[in-house]
Formats: sequence, structure tokens, C-alpha cells
Amino acid sequence: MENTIDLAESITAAKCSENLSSVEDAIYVIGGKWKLKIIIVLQESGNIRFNELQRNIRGISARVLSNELKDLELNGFVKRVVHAEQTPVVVEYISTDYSRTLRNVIIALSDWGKMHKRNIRTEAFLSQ
Amino acid sequence: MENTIDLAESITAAKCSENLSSVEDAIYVIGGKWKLKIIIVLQESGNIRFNELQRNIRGISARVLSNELKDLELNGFVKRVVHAEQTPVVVEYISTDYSRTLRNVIIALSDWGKMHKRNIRTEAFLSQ
DNA sequence: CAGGATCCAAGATGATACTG
DNA sequence: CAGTATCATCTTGGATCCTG
Repeated sequence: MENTIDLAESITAAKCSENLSSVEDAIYVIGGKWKLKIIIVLQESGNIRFNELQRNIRGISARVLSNELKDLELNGFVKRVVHAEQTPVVVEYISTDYSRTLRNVIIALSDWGKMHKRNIRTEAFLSQ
Repeated sequence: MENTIDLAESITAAKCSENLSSVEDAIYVIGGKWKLKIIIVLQESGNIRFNELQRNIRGISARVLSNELKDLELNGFVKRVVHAEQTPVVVEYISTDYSRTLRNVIIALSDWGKMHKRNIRTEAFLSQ
């Protein structure tokens, strides 16, 4: 009986850590308060400049946005395009093909967020 | 022409903020380094005690785990069950039905994480 | 075992000013 | 416009000790 329990536990642990480590990897790269939001705005606006990007993401400071963009560029989600022919220099950010692999993640999160918001409202109504 | 551009931009902005705000809501509730991991372990182990939970989530401290669990309980993802009949008191945590609504989110993140890991390895290989 | 209390170090962030 | 630099602040997190 002891053995059965131990075996069951270690199988659970194995399944666990498999799923867990993949999600862990994902969170490591696209987790945090801003990354996904930036990626979404970038995907939906095609190409966009720094200040407009900042205006579209409520609450982000220039410094944080700048750092996040560098990070996203390193990981291949964003391309930074400099139009040197103009003065002052125009810089545009565009999303990459790779960022589009996040489609399902974004849809799942968006759907869940919508559902949850409705749910919260209902709860608030019920508790009155 | 100016008008066309303005219209296009505001439509983009509207779509943007819709998707964005839903994802924002989701991230607000289940974002952060630990929440989803805890939920996954909880779902896959049925019921589990504090210290075992801590052992299953590499790197989390007791204090942080404790805080996260309170948060998750408030939001309806976790149920805390106290078996007062035993001494010392046994406390078990179990996932709720509501936490199962995160299924698609977890699958999407897990799939993407797997894909990304493979991708990273390939890149590392290519750049040698 | 299941956590709470406390202290401290480190990182994240906001505000502001500045530059090419 | 597209950021960078600096400082003050606030939050987080780890480590440790403690208790019912």
C-alpha cells in the first residue's frame, strides 16, 4: 500500500513538472506586467513609434517601455526600424512573425479575462 | 486622406484596447511569477499540504507561498481545508472548479513554452 | 507541520531633467 | 521625437526565528 502511494505520487510529480516547466519557461519570457501588452499593441497597429506606443499602453513610463522593448527585441518579438533618412530620426517598432506564435496564448488569456470580468460583476451583484 | 488615416487609427485603437483590457484583467489576477504554477500543481495533485506544495514548486519561500495562497483563495482558485480532528492540525489545499476554467490558458502557455524551448535550442545550435 | 513576525538587501518604478 | 541619466521611493523577496 505504501508503495502504491509512493508510485502514484511520483507519477503525479513527473506529470506536474513536465507541464510546470513548460509554463515556467513561457512565463519567464513573456511574463511580467508589460510584455504581452506591448506585443498585443504592436501586433494590432502594424508599425508604431515610441511615443505613440507609450500613449497606447496606459501607465508605462518611457524608461520601462524602453527596457521592455530591448528585452523583446533580444527575444525576437519586436523589430526596431530606424529611418535615418529623416531628421529628427524616425524610429518604428514592428512585431515579428515569431511574436505571432503567441496567438493562442493571447486568445486564451483574452477569453479568460472577458469571462472573469463578467463573473466578477455577477458576484458583486449577488453579494449585495 | 487625413480622415481615412484617423479613422483607421481609431478603429485600431478600439480593437486594441478591447483585447488589451481583457488580457490586462487576466494578467492582473493570474499574473506574476507563482500564481499559475501553484494552480497547476494544485490541479495535478488533487489535494496537497503546505510543505509538500512548497517542495513541488522549486524556489518559493514559505512566506511567499503563504501570501499567494491567500490571494488565490480570495479569488476562488483554491480551497483551504482544515482537518481539526487531528493534532497537529492538518491543512490541505485543493483546487476549485473555477481554477479549471484556466485550462485553455494553461495549455496554450505550456504548448508555447515547449515550442519556445525547442526553438532556443535550435538557435543555440545554429549560432555555433 | 503550517504558517506569522521581523529585518534587511535588491530590484523595480516614478518623476524629473536632459540630449542629439 | 526617441530615448537616457539620476535620484528617491516603494515594493519584493529571502533569511531567520518563533509559535500553536
